[in-house]
Amino acid sequence: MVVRMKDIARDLGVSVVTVSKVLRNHSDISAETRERVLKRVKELNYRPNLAARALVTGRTNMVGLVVPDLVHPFFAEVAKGISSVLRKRGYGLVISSSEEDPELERQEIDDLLARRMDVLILASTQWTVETFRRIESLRTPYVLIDRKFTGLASHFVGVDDEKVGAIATEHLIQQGCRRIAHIRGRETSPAIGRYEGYRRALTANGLRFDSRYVVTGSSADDAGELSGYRAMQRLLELDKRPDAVFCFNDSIALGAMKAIFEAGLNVPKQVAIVGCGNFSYTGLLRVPLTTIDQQSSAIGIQAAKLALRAARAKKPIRPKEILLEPQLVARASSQRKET
Amino acid sequence: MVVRMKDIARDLGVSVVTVSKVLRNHSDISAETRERVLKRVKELNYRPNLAARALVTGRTNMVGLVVPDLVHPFFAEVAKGISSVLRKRGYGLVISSSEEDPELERQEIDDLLARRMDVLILASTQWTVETFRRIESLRTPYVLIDRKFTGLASHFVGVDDEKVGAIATEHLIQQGCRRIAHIRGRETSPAIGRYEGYRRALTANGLRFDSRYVVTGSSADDAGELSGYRAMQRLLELDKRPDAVFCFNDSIALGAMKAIFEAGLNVPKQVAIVGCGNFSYTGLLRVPLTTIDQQSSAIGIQAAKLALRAARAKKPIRPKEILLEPQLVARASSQRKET
DNA sequence: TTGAAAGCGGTACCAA
DNA sequence: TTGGTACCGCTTTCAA
Repeated sequence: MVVRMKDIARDLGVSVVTVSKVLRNHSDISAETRERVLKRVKELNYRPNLAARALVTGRTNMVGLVVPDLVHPFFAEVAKGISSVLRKRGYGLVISSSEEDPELERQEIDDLLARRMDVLILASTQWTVETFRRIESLRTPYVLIDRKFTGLASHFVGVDDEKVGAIATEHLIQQGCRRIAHIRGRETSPAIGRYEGYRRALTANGLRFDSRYVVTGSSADDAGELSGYRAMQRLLELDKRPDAVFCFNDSIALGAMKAIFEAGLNVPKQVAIVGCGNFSYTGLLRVPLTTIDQQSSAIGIQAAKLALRAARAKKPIRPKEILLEPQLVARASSQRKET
Repeated sequence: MVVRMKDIARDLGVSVVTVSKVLRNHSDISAETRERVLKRVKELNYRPNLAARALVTGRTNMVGLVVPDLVHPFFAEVAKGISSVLRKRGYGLVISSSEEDPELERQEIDDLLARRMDVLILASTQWTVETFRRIESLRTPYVLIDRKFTGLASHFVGVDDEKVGAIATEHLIQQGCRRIAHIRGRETSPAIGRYEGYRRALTANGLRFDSRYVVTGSSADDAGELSGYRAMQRLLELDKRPDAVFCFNDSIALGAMKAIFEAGLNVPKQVAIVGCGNFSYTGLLRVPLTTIDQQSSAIGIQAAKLALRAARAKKPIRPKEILLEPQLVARASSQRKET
């Protein structure tokens, strides 16, 4: 059956306190006693019941993660990054998926709080900050990733979205494109940031911003391809058809590319495309997709480190914002000049 | 601060036992008392401490999942399927990734056992059954997915791999292919099963099995593409070059396709390809990939249901094996006949 | 250096 | 219908 501390204590004729101290490397134990205890622990393959420990220490050594979609490559990579850090530090990871549903997300967060996670990492789909206030009132630290909220002083780890937009757009300008369209995402911070970066880059390079060249797609992954397809169709109907398009993410870019092919146009000669996310398959397409790498794995790693710092601190630590540098991954879909 | 049962009991002048009973829907509580308790619970937004409950009941209401790679679309979808079932039944999901490393996997399993998961779901990379014996000795039920082990009477949920191989091969035969090669995976049960199915289909259709047409690739995802590429190069060098290839998974198929293109050959006219996994992007390739859908989501759902049954049973339930039916997803990479 | 006692926040059992 | 008491397996405190 399951071995408990008291079994070891009884076997050795010492108290449970002694065993407990040995297991946590307390100094006030004689070398000899320590030896004996460790030997027996190994023999019986004893592992302390972490649920019991959690109850008395008030710390579960578990981190809760909520993402909108586990299958989305971005969140999957973030989760993997988090997992790699937690493993090394002896923390467990409880994952739940909100399916992009704010109400479901609230329930998941409630559940994680009831399970007394030491800290939460959230890629949130909330519209308001109410839920975060709830978390704060329970004194549970949390780290937001990917999407941030104005007016909320919280930890945040993400890519610098304005730079994402700027890099993508400037790259297209350098390739000689002049009528650059943008298929943006809905009102989340990444969508807004990338859009701002796009505008900034246009004006900084003496190009006119034209709102007809901006269409809103869906940022959800499955829907992304279809909405990118439709959005691109609309853009291609314009009087002066765009000669390039920067898409909010790679899924949208795939749909857009499909629409361009169907219109009988060439990528990149007639329409150049840049996506965002650097999903693993984007290099294998009919025309490999130029994209902006958003450092998914690094986001996970940084978020996990920050989360553990917050979890271990006696007092709440000052909100920290970590912005990672996006990276251009130039492929065929935007290469108009021989290099 | 955090609300406890005793706070509610004090406020209402009842005992904690009464509160506890109300929360678990015990029948022996007057309607009036129940009302009062529930009202206060709602007011204070009380949620029971599940760590404490776990300690006394011996059940954590958590399921542990170990997969080789979270980013792999197959395992991501399995995880999502599991998650959807657990959420409905009030269970939490602790996920860890073994990175295809058997030793790391053992540690992760140990950790999950120390955290007293009610049941484990494992896509295991172990070579021996030793670890499973350990789990059994602790009386923790577990469900294997994807990879099974001979000589181990355990629960298992996966696709019927022999059928996978047979369906893929028969499809190629129907398309008129006669020299069908196979890039197989390493010695895991899915690799062996698909290989057996491939052989069976060949002989059942009067085709000769030729071991020169079988090459072993790596089943790991990242490595998959490269190893598929190399394996295909070798196959193309054969005297009588194959006119079709069935690949262990879609990653390998991508690499193989690349090698075929580089050799200046046409897919599917000169070499037809079938993969396995139906990864989300396989329909978007230069030549959309025919593949065998291995029911990832259904595997997760079935595994979760079985796991919960096992977790709730008083006594170990008899090992159950659930084999799901693979499905052919025919796309351009194998279409040689007009239909 | 060691251990007795108290208690973490709940649940089970049984008596009132 | 209600609640006192013991206890789940561990840690903390403090006295020996």
